Parts: sequence; structure tokens; C-alpha cells
Amino acid sequence: MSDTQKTAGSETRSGDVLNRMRQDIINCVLKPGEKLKFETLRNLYSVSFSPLREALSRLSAENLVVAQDQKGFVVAPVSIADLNDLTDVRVLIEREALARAIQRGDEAWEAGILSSFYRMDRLQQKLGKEYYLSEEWSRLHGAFHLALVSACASPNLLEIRQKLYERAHRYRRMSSRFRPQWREKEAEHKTIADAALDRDVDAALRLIERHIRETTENVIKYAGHLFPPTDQAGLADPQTDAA
Amino acid sequence: MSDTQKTAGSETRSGDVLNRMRQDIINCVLKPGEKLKFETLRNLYSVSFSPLREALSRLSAENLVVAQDQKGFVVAPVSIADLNDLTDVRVLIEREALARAIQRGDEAWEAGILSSFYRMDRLQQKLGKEYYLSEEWSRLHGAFHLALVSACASPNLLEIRQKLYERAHRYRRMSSRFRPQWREKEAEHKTIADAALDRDVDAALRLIERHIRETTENVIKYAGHLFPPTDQAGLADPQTDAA
DNA sequence: CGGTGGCATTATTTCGAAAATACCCTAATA
DNA sequence: TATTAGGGTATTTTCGAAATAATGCCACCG
Repeated sequence: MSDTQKTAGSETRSGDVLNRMRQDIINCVLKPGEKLKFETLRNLYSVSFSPLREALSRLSAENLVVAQDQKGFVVAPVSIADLNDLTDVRVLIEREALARAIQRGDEAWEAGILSSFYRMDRLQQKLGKEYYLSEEWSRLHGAFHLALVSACASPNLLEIRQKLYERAHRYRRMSSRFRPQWREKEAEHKTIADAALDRDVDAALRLIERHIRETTENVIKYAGHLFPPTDQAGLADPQTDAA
Repeated sequence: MSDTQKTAGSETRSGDVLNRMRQDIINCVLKPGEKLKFETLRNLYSVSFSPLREALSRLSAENLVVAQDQKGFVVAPVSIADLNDLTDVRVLIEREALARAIQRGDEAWEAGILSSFYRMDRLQQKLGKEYYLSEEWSRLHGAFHLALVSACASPNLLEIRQKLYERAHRYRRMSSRFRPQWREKEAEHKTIADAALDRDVDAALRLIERHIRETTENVIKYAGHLFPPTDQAGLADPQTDAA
């Protein structure tokens, strides 16, 4: 349980727990809204209070958990409103990052796109229909999308993008069991990569936006029933519908 | 010292220390690049290790401090490269947020702009030439800019904006003693507010972008000497004199 | 019967000391 | 003289227990 010890132990125990918990939240091992009791976590991750608190603090700054004063921590709740808002902001950020990357990318950038696409594509073929349930494929998919924008030359943009990506990824994982296979999504990846390598900014931006928005639409379509009743999107968040 | 106990004690001691440290970093009481020793901080804020670690963890997630495994924490260094990147991303985010706010803003939004501008303007007149050194004016200035975008209906956009704003504010504070008075900046605020209230999206976006970029240009122009030697913007930098 | 106040229980938060790690200075060797 | 190995000090990181706050329960009162 918990696991994916793949996350490569950070030098410090806090960092290690942080990475493991982040993975567990994204992969819904720790479920949205779930109360995070220290006693439980202490056993689960085999550490003491201090590293746990540190990890939880950082995660709350990433919006993967929410901290309630004197009442502990909770896995960040999910809601359609949150997903929609997330999607809108991701579109803004990804488009900007991709545009800059295409403008500035050098040969190393091109090579990175080709190589990461290749690895993702190969694994997909190897795994067959249910590729998207694989943890490893998630990693390669993330690496591919990162490769696309990695040349944008803006640390801040990349960092913001990464955090948004991870939160969105949680929604994908959460719904993956209920979706039909997404074979056509792979064709999209190829198309996006090609547009980027062709330095066709307009096409690439259009494609990446559609890619993101269609993913969200599919999540809502096939896994909408997993979300809490529409009105109360979880705690402390008024938030009307977005998008 | 340290303080501005105005930050309104959070319910929890960690939150309190977090807020106080954030203010101290933004106001350069804790200087860029400075090593944050626990023993020192313990005395400075009168708390123990645990809340300190928690606060530092959160601040590192906000990029106001950087954590080095097994080597403690350091106040985030400053550099022209960082300031420029920050500025570019802020422009992207502020423009988007402002556009949405203008599109969606209701009367409460309009009232918020008018009221926050009024308060900022009054205080400025009361304080005279050196208004911009005032802590209180900083708060009202922040409230005004927040009011402009508050109706954008995107929690994520607002949160990202706020964090970027705070980091940029550190650069302003760091350079404020060296700048000539910025009287004309106040005219800009009025112009921006008017454009927003007139629902003139194009004008408002153009003005806010210029407002942000010119501020950065002035910081570099008048306080460029405070930055570490251009090439290595990096951390672990003893840091020249600041403030 | 419904509501309210107080007490016991549970969980979180904070503390200071112990363990682990990095840093610095000295000395020995090549 | 330069380089490295050793050992002692300074700091960070982790621990488990004490303090503090919240929760649920039950008796008591209206």
C-alpha cells in the first residue's frame, strides 16, 4: 500500500514522505476529502510527526491537501468547478509555455520531444489496450508533455505548469477506470509533437488546448458520478461554475 | 524587531510564524540569500523547531525561501533574471485575471475598486512624498490591485497571482529606498481603475502591463546595484548589502 | 421531550532532547 | 607546499512525550 517507492528517496526523510504522499494523493490511494490522521499516517509511512507535518505543509501549499487550523489535514476535495477552473488556467499556462518553447527551442529540445514520444509510444504498444492504467505510462506521458514546453526558458512558468499538471493528473487517474480506452489520444500526441517540431505555433497551441479540454470533458462525461453533489464543491470553497 | 504583528495571528502558532516570516522576507528584514539558522529564528520568533520547520516548508513552496537537503534553509536569492521572469509571468496572469474580472465584474466589484483606490489615494496624500515607504500604503496598494482582479472567478488564477505579486513586492521593497518618488505611478492607478470601470478591456490590459513592466524597469534602473553579479543568479550567494 | 452545559476522550500542535549529518580546523603525508 | 584524512564542533533533522484544542457523550435543566 501507499508505495511507488519508485519516487526515488530524497536525501531527507521529509522529502521522501512528501514525494510518496504526493504520488498517493495523485493516484487516489489517499482519496479526495479523506481525513489524514497522524496516527494512521505514522504507521503508513513509518515516520514520526515532524516529517509528516512538513510533508503535509508543503502539500497544502501545492493544493493537494488542505490544512484546517487545529483540525488537521484533509486530502484536497475534488469538484467539477475545481476541475473546470484548473483546466482553464492550464490552457493559459500551457499555451504560453508551448509558444515560448517553440520559439526558443534548440536541437536538444527537439530531441527530447522525439525521444519522450518514442518511449511513451513504445510502452503503449507493449501494454496494449489498458496502457493508460499503468503507472509507468503516466510517468512517460508526463515526461512527454514536459519535454514539449521544457525550452520555454521560464522557471516560473514551468513550475506553475508542473503543479497544475499534477492536480489535473489526479482527476485523470481518478476517472481512468471508468473511461473507455483512449486510443485516439495517442494520435493527438503525435500531431502535437509534429506541430511543435514544425515550429507551427498556431497549430500547436490550438492542438494542445483541444487536447487539454477534451480530456477534461471526458473525465466529466465518464466519471462525473464520482464527484460530490454539484452544489457544495467541498469545503470552504464558494466558487460558482467556471469555464 | 522582525514583526509587523499586524499580520493578525492565525489560530495556530505555525500559521502565525508563517505570516510573520513572509512579511519579514518581503520587507527584507530577512535579507535575500541569508542563511536561516534555527537557533536564531527560535529566538527571533519565540517558538520551537516544529512550527519553524512548518513555516519554512510552506515558504519554500512559495519560493520565498529555498530548502537545501540537510543544509537548512536560505532566504530566496534575488537576481535580475528572476525578476524579469517573474515580471513576464505576472503580465500573463494579471492580464488574464483582469480581462475576466472586467467581463464578469458586478457592482460589488466596482465598489471594491473605488473604495480601495480611495483609501490608497487618501493615505498617499496624508503621507506626502515618502508614502511608498509606508507599510500601510503597501497593504492598501496590494488591496487595490487585488480588487481589480477579484471578480475574475478563478480561485487558481487569484492564488497564483497573489504569490507572484508578493515575490514582486519584495523586489519593490528592496529597491524602494533608492528610487525617486513615483508620483506619476498614482496617476497610473487612477487610469487603470477608470479603464476597468469603463469595461474597456483593451485599454485596461495595456495599462496594467505597462504598469508592471515599468515598475520592473525602475527597480533595475535604480536598484540594480543591489543584485548579485549578473552571471550567477544562483543560491548559496553570500549576497551583497541589501536595503 | 428538546436543548444546554460540562466532562471525558480523541486528535492536533508544540516542545526540547537525541540522533544524524555537514562543516571546519588540524595534522600528517607525499 | 598541496592534498587528504581524521576528529571535534555546529546544525539540521527526527523522535516521542507533554500541552493544547476540538469532539462526542451524558447528565441535567427548561
